[in-house]
Amino acid sequence: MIELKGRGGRPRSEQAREAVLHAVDDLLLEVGYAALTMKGIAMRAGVGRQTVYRWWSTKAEVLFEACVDDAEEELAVAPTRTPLAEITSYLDALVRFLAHSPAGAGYRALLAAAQHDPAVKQLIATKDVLSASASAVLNRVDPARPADDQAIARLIGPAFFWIMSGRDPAQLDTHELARSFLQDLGSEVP
Amino acid sequence: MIELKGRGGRPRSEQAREAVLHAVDDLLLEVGYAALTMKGIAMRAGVGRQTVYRWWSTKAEVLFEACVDDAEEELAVAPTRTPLAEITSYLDALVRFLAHSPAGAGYRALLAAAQHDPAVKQLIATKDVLSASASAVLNRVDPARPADDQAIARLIGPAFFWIMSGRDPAQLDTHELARSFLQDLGSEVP
Amino acid sequence: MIELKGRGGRPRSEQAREAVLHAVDDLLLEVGYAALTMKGIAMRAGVGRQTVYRWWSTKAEVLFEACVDDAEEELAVAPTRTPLAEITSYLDALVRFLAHSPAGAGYRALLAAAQHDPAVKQLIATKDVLSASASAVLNRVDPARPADDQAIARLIGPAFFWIMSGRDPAQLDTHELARSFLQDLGSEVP
Amino acid sequence: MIELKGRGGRPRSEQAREAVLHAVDDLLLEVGYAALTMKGIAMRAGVGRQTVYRWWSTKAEVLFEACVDDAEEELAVAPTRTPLAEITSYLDALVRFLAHSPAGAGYRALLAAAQHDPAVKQLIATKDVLSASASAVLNRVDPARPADDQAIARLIGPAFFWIMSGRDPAQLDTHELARSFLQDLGSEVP
DNA sequence: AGCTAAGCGAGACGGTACGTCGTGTCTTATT
DNA sequence: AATAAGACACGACGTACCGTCTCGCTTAGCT
Repeated sequence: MIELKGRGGRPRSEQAREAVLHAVDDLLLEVGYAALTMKGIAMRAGVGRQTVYRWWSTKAEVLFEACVDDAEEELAVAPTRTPLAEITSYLDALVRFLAHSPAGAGYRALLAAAQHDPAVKQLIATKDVLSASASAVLNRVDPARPADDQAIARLIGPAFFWIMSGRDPAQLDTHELARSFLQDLGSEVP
Repeated sequence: MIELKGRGGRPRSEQAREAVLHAVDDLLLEVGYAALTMKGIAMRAGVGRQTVYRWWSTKAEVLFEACVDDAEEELAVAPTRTPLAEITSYLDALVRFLAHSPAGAGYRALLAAAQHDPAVKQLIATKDVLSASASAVLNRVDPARPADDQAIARLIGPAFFWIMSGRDPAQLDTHELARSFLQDLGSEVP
Repeated sequence: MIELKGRGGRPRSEQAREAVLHAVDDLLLEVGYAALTMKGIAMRAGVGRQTVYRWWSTKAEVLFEACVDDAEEELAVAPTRTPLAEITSYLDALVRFLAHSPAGAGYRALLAAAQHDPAVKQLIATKDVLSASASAVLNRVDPARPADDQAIARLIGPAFFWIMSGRDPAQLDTHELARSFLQDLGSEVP
Repeated sequence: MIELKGRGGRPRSEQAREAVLHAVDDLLLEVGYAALTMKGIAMRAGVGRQTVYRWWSTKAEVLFEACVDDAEEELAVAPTRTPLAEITSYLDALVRFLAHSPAGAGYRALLAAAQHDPAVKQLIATKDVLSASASAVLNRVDPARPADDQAIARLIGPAFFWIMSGRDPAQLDTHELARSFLQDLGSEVP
C-alpha cells in the first residue's frame, strides 16, 4: 500500500494543472520570460492565483515542469551508422533545441535565471537534460569509455556558447565540430 | 576646442557617475541581479533616481558600464613560451573570470538577461569581451591562421558550458582542454 | 407527527453547532469583530467550512445566535420597591451589558454592522433585546401607561449614546438619569 | 518662519487629494461602507493605490476627512427666539444628519467601526462633532450653566438611539423630546 | 441487514482586496 | 542644465478570506 496521502479534501484538479502549464508555454513565446508573471499565468490559465502558488513557488518552477518533457524528447536522436553522423546529428538537434524550440527558449531562460538564483540552479540540477542527452549519445558511440563530464562539456560547449552568445545558428558548422570532437576522443592520452 | 555640448547649464557630475557604478558593483554581490533595481542603485549611490535614468536606460546598461573594463583586464593573459601554456593560461583566466570575479558575475548576469531581452543582447554585442580576448590569444598562438568564430567557440565553449551549467570550476581540467584544442587546430582538413 | 424533513440522512450534529457558537464567542473577544472570519470560526471550532455555511449565511448570523440569549438574561432586572430604584437598576444593567459584557460586545458589533448592512439590520430587528428589556421595566413601573418607542428611546438613549460614543461608563450618573427620566414621565402633557 | 518641511521633492498634489475624498463620498453612497475598499477608492479617484496609502492608513481615515467638515456644517443651527425652538431645531438637524445626510452615513459607519477598532475610536475622538454641536446649542440656551457630558448625552441620546436602532426618523417627535429635555434642565437639584 | 441520503472534516477551486515595492515620469528648490 | 528629493499613476508581488465544489467517511431512518 502506498497511496496514504491526504485522507480528506478535494483532489487536485488535473485540468487546472494542464491549463497552467499550457499558459506558461504560450506566454513564454508571446511576452518572453521577463514579462512572464505568476499573475499573468493564472489569468491566462483561467485559474486562481492561489492555485498556481499552491503547486509551484516561482515562475521558474512552472516553466521547468512545462518544458522538461519536451526538452528530453527533442534532444533524443535516432541511432546512426557512423559515430560522425551520430555526433553531427546530435549537435544539429542540440542547436535546433537551443535556438528554435519553445522548450529550448524555456531552458535558456531557466539557465539564465540560475546564474543569479540558487533556487533555480538547484531546480534545473534535478534533471540535467542537456548532459543526460549528451551522455546517452556518447555511451552509444563508444560504449567502452563511459561518458565523463569533461567529455560532455567538450561535446556540448562549442554549440552551447555559439547560441548563448547570440550567434547565428545557421552559420555553425556542426559537421566540423563533430569531426574535431571525435578526433580528440580517439587520441587521448594512452 | 572640444566642449561643444549644450551652451549653458550645469555639467554632468563625475562624482554621481562613479557613485552609481560603485553602487551597482556592490549591490550585484550583495543582493544579486534579480534583486538589483534602479531605485536601489540610486538610493545606495545617494543619488536622485532621475540622475540614473538620465544616463542609463536600464540596470543592464549600468552594470555593463560597471564591469566591462574589469572584464577586459581580467581576460588578458601574458604571453607565454608555448602554445599549450598560453591556451591553458587563458582557459584558467576564463574560468577564474566567469566563476569567481565580480565582473564575471556581472557578465554572466548580462548574458543571461540577453537570452530573453533583445536590448541586452544588442548591448553586450557592442563589446564582445569574451570573443575579443579569445581572438587575441588565438592570433598570438598561430598568427598565420586568423581566428574565426568557430575556433573561438571551440576554445571557449567547453569551459563556458562547464561554468554556466553550474559545475565546480575546480574539477575542470583546463590543461586537457587546451591539449585537445591544439590538436584540432593542427589537424584540420587540409 | 411532525418530523417531515428529508426522509433519510444524518441528523445535524449538536456538537458541531455548539463548537461553532463557542468559537465565535471566543474569537470575538480575542480578535474583534472585524477580524472575525467564517474560515477562522470553522478552524477554531474544528469544523468543516461547509458546515458553518450550511447553517449560517454570515458571521453576523452566527454571532447573533451566539449572544442573543445571554443578552436577554443580562438585561433582565429584578423587581424593586420604588420606580427610581428600578430604573436606576435597569440603567446600571444596561451600561454593564453594553460596556463590559461579552454578549454586549457582540450586540454592539451587530448594531454597528447594521448601520451599513441591511441584512444585519433585518436580522437584529427579529429580536430587539434592548427595547424589549426596557419595555418590560417600563410596564412594571407604570402598568397604566403602555411603553411606547419614544419613552424607550428616552430611557435607553442617553446611556446608549454614552457608551457608543466611547465615554467612560464609570463616569455616567445613572441615578441622575433615572431621576430625570421619571420626572418627565410624571409631567407629560395632559 | 514655519514652512520648514521637505526642502526638495515634488509637493503633494491637491488634485489627487480632492479626487480621493470625492471618490470616498461617492462610493460610500453607491456601495456602502463594507464594500468600500482602498483599491476601489484609488481606482475611482484615478489615483495610484500608493498615493492613497501615503496619506491615509485606512478607509476610515479617508472617510473621516471626507465627511467631518460637512458634518460640522450640517449640525450647526441658527439661533432662535425660544429655547424650545432652539432645541427642537437642533434635534431636527441631528436626525436629518444621522438619517439622511451622506456625511451622516459616513459618521454612522465610523462610529460603528469604532465599536471594534480602537484606531477608529481614537480617530473620531479627535473631533467629536456631535458633542461639539450639542455643546454649542446648550451654551446658547443657558449660558449660565456650562454644558457637561451628562447633559449632552440626555440631549443627543434619545434621537441617536432612535436612528441607530433603525427606527423610522419620521416617527420621532422631536418637539416632545425637546420639551422634556428642557423640563429636566429647569428642575435639577438645587 | 442493506440501502439511501444527508451531515461531517478536509481541502482545492476561481476570485478579489490586502499592503508593499519597483517602474518610469513629473515637479519642486537648489546648485 | 544638472542635481537630490520625493510625489505621481501603474501594476506585480505573495497572502488571506470569500463562497463553492468535490472527496471519503459517518450516522441515521426506511425498507
